[in-house]
Parts: sequence; structure tokens; C-alpha cells
Amino acid sequence: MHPLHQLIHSFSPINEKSWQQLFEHCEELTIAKGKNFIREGEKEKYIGFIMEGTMRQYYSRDNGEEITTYFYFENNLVSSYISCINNTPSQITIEALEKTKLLIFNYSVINELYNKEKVWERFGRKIAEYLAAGLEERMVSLLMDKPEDRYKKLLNSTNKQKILARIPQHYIANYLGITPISLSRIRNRLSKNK
Amino acid sequence: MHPLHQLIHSFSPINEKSWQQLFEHCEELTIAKGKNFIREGEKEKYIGFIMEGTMRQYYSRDNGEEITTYFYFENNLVSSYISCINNTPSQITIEALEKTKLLIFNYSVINELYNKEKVWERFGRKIAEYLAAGLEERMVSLLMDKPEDRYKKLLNSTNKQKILARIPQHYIANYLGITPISLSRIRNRLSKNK
DNA sequence: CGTTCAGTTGACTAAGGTCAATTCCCGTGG
DNA sequence: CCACGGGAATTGACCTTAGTCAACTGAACG
Repeated sequence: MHPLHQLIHSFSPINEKSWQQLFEHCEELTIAKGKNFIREGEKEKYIGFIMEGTMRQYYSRDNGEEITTYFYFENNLVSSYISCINNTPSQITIEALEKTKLLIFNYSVINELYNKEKVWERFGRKIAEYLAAGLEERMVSLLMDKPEDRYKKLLNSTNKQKILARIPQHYIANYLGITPISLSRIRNRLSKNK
Repeated sequence: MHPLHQLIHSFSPINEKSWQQLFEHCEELTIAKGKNFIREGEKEKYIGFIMEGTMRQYYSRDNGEEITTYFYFENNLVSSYISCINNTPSQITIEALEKTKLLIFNYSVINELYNKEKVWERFGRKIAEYLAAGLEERMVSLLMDKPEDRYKKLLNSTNKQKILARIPQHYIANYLGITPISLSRIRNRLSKNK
């Protein structure tokens, strides 16, 4: 089973025939380190599935400062999901942190599948629910935990290895909502206290 | 058209017959000021639709401190959505800030409708997408904006009237991620600077 | 080698948190 | 109708912690 088919299947059982309807519209795309998959302001809506590589998603402030909000690894779906569902220009940019191989398809394809078959509609629901649950957890952590606690949680997360090994520290910092300098101090503090 | 039917219809067109399948499982419930609709740890999953009243949703810390994460008004759906979709005990409590009239139904009802009809599955998708978009916006604001900015955004929001008029300030404060004392100072600062 | 950029460290600033006292508001009961 | 009680909001003094700015180190890469 194709890894993307497998991922989709884990949300909503999709048989081979239905899967082909998506797969026939997929293309491969390789993005070099430092290049973008999706750019802020863009209207073309693509969904990507990471075969190999690492990406980061960020918002830009007026002054050009970048605020990282997410990291993606192998077997993750990447896209400016909000801009797809609201049909608005993307507010985010998604950049490859290493050379990244993607399987991509246009959002309009998935949208048509939503119309065609109930199992695809269910897939859309499950994905959105999964996303909402993740966002809620993240939001609550930002409200309830101190930066230091959030860093500790990250150290205990299942993605720990991947994140710490493959993501530069200053991106992790603003993913946690703090400055790189501050994260450096937190790490210093933690290493001394035990 | 029943106000709940109307709300559902705005997400996914649902005809009278389909609507009745939900409506026949609805009950009315009135909750007195200060009483809870949903309690932390609870497993029974109900969805409510506010006919009249105001509610607030909060998480509890170990030390008993409450962190308010959302407010609900007339025509809003209220529930521990995450616990419904993950089928886990609720982490949140939803409390009536005034005497509140609800129309309620069990999540299992909606879940069966998801199985029965595609239009209901679509409704589920749209609701989840709507929720995800709202959560993302909120999360980004917590990452990018200073508390003062978040308060200013609240002052410009469409819900401004409702929130400021009907919600005690100390709940607004921790909705913004700050202490009531801090919010008081921010208000003071803003009133002096113009 | 030197250039570059990530990460650390130090000195200082700013802003929110904490604790405590005070005032304000509002509903209740005498 | 007024006095009282209690919670909400404000204010002041002080503390803690993250932000800012700048200097320095060190590793990566041409």
C-alpha cells in the first residue's frame, strides 16, 4: 500500500479504486533546502505529502520577522489548510529545511472527491477533527504553561528525537513562543538544576 | 426554520426530513447561573445549542485555578468537542454565566447521522474545519501578539459588545492569557494614552 | 584561512506576576 | 431606606522572567 494511501486509510477506509482517483492526480515534487513549497499571499492551493525531508511553517510579521508555528516530517501532510478551506490567500509560508521530496495534488481534486464519495467526505471530517484537536492542545499549552514547561513537554514528546535532531534551535524557540536567547537560558537553567 | 436547523444549514444544506432525524432526539435543558453543563472528567457526551444565555468553558489546573478558554452566546454550539471526537473524558468544564436555555442531544445521535447520510458527514467536516480555523487564529495570536495587542483585538472584534457587557473582567483576562491585575493595568494604560 | 551564522553569555530594560491593601459595586437583610 | 457583606476591580510595592542589545565563541563551508 502506498504510504499516502495508508495514511488516508487510517482516517477513513478508502478502497483501491477510490484511492486511484486521487493518486492519478498526484505529482512528485522535490524542493531544495531553503526553498518554499507554499508562499504567503499565494492563491494556488496544493496539498503535499512528505516522502522524505523536513519542513517548517511560519507566519511573517510586518517587520519581516518570522514566527514558526509548525514542523513537518516524513508521512505528514503539509498545506496552508486554512487558506484551502476558506479559499483565501495563504498567510503562511512553508519552507524545506532539508531537501524534501513531496507528492502533491491540487486542493480542488480533494474537493471534488468530497462531492463524489461519502468515504472521502469522512476523510475530510477526520482530518479536520484531528487538526482541531492538535490545535486546541497547542493553544491550551500556550495559555496554561510557562515557556519552560512547554520546552519540557517538547522534550517528552514523541517527536522529540526528530525535532531536536533536525530543527535549528532558534526555530524551536519561536515555536515555543519565546526568543532564541530565552530558550538558550532555559536550557542552561535546566542543565544546572540536575 | 428552527434556529438550530438554520445554523446547521449554513454549514451544510440539510432538508426538513434529515433535520427531523436530529430534532426528534433533542431535549430542552435550562441551567441556572453558576451551574455546569459539562464537567471535567465526565464521559457522557452531549452537544448543546444555546437558545438564550451565556456560558464559559475552562480547564482546571492541579491547584484548582481555572483557565478560561472560550465564551458562548445565543446560537452557539457548546460541547467538549475534543472529548466527543476522541471519546475521552472531558478535560473541560462548561458553566452557565447566566441562566441559560439549551437544546441538547447526545453525540451518539450525530455520530449515527454521520453514518447515515452524506450531508451530515459534510456538516461534521464543515464544523470541524470552522473550529480548526478559529483555533489556529487564536493560537497564532497567542504566539505573535503581546497581551495588550490581544486585548485591543478583542475590542475590535464583532463579539465585543457581548463579551464586554456580559463577561466578568477576570474571565476575559485569563482568556487573553494574563492575570486580572495585568488586564486592569493594560486598561489603565490604554485609557491614559488617548 | 576567513566569512557567516547559530548559539551562548552578560548587562540592562520592560512587562507581567505576586501579595496585600483599598475602593467600588451590588445585592441582601435588618 | 440604609447598613452591611462579599466579590470584583484597582492600585502600590516588589519580584521574576523574558526581551533587547551587544559582544563573543564556535562550528560549517567555501
